[in-house]
Parts: sequence; C-alpha cells; structure tokens
Amino acid sequence: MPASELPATSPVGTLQQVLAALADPVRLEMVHRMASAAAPVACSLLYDGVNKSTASHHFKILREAGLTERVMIGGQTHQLLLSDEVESTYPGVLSSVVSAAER
Amino acid sequence: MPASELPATSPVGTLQQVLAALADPVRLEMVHRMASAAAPVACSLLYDGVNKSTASHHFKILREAGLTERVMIGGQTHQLLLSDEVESTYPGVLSSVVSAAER
DNA sequence: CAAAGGGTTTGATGTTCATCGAACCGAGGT
DNA sequence: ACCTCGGTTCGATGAACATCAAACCCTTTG
Repeated sequence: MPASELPATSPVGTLQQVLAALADPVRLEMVHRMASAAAPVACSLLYDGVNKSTASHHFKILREAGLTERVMIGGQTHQLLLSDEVESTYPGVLSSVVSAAER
Repeated sequence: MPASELPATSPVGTLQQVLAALADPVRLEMVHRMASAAAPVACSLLYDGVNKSTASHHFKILREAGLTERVMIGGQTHQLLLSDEVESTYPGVLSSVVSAAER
C-alpha cells in the first residue's frame, strides 16, 4: 500500500469526544503531563492514585478521542499527545485547556 | 460596602466544571447560540428537541460553572454568556471551543 | 522455553447524569 | 383577584461512566 494512506493515522474525534475526554480530572492530568513532555511518555508516569486498569481505561478514551497514540519504545508502552493534529482540527482548544490547567 | 467587592459577580467555576459543562451537546449548542447573539437570549430560543425541565437543568449547570447568568428582561428570563469573565479566567478556552463548534 | 513485568480486557459495582412528567412558582395581563 | 404563560424544582427512571479486582496477553529477560 502507498504512502497516500498515511493520513489515516490522524483521526481526531468529534469536538464532543475531545471535550468529554478533557473533562475528567484524571485524564486532564495525563494530558497535561504529556503536553509538558512534548514526547512519548511511559504509561506509569502519567497517573497517580488510580488503579492500573482504571488508567488503561482512561488511555483508551483519550485514544478514541484522537488525542493520543500508543507508541512502543524498547518494549515499554508510551502514550504520545497528538498536539499538532488536534491543534489543526480544533485550533486553540487543546493548547488553551492545557494552559488553563497549568496552575 | 465599597466597590472593591464587585468582582464577586464573576465566580467562574473550576476548569473541570467548565469543560464538563461544554462537553454536553445540548449545552454546547446553547453556548454557541449565546455566543452568536453576544447579548442576553430568551430561554426558549436556546434549545430544540428537549423538554423544558431538561433545558432548565442544563441552564443550571451552565450557571453553576459560571458560564452564564440569569437576566430578567420584560418579565422574560434570558441567559447571558459571560464571555469576558470566562475569557479572562481561562484565556482562549471558551472562544476556541465556540469556534470549533461553529461548523 | 519459562518466568516476570507492564498493559489491556472482562465483569461487577456504585455513582453520576440526562431525561421526562408533574407539581410548583412568579410575573403580567385580563 | 384570577388566570396564564414561562421557568424552576421534585421524583423517578434508565443509561453512561469511573472504579477496582482478576484474568489474560505480549514483550523482554533469565
């Protein structure tokens, strides 16, 4: 298959999905940490105070909203915030929410 | 009491509250219509397809998030979007979400 | 190849939430 | 004063969701 099918790697979800994803405190914290890192982050570094399975559930919701992507690095699962894709789909939304969460 | 206590008229809720308020389709549509009007809007003009009591429930959530205010005009209840207050509390959030909802 | 660590899925549970109908209330108009 | 219209509150219901524990899977390492 040709490279023309690559754009399918950026299916950002609906605005509702994105807002619902950001509306949860645990997920917002995850997004905030990923935004600070600006690089793939190991799963275990993205949450505190909740169970592994709960965290995984939140990862799934973030992925389904098109906010993040799963990346394997050295056998370790990492999550990557798709800042550029989200930003070009809904300009200003992600960046302003992350800034607002920054205090 | 002096005018220094006036800022209390702008109790914008937490970021979580604001995001949760915007995450519902019915409420986002309400906010969108209020943003377009840039003035107090009669309640009945803000929703379609849901019951009166449901709409009132959503108004309450928007008010509790500090996004809107109730204004009486000629005996008619109107809702006013507090764009300036929200914008100065969480810069870019409301405006970018409304823009994103604009299509 | 077997064991181990890290993520994910499954199932169950309790809570929150959107929704509606009905009762209530407050402001105007008759 | 009464009726009426628009909005809110109350009570109930069903769906969605956050959470955890246990089972599962995959990748790496001994």
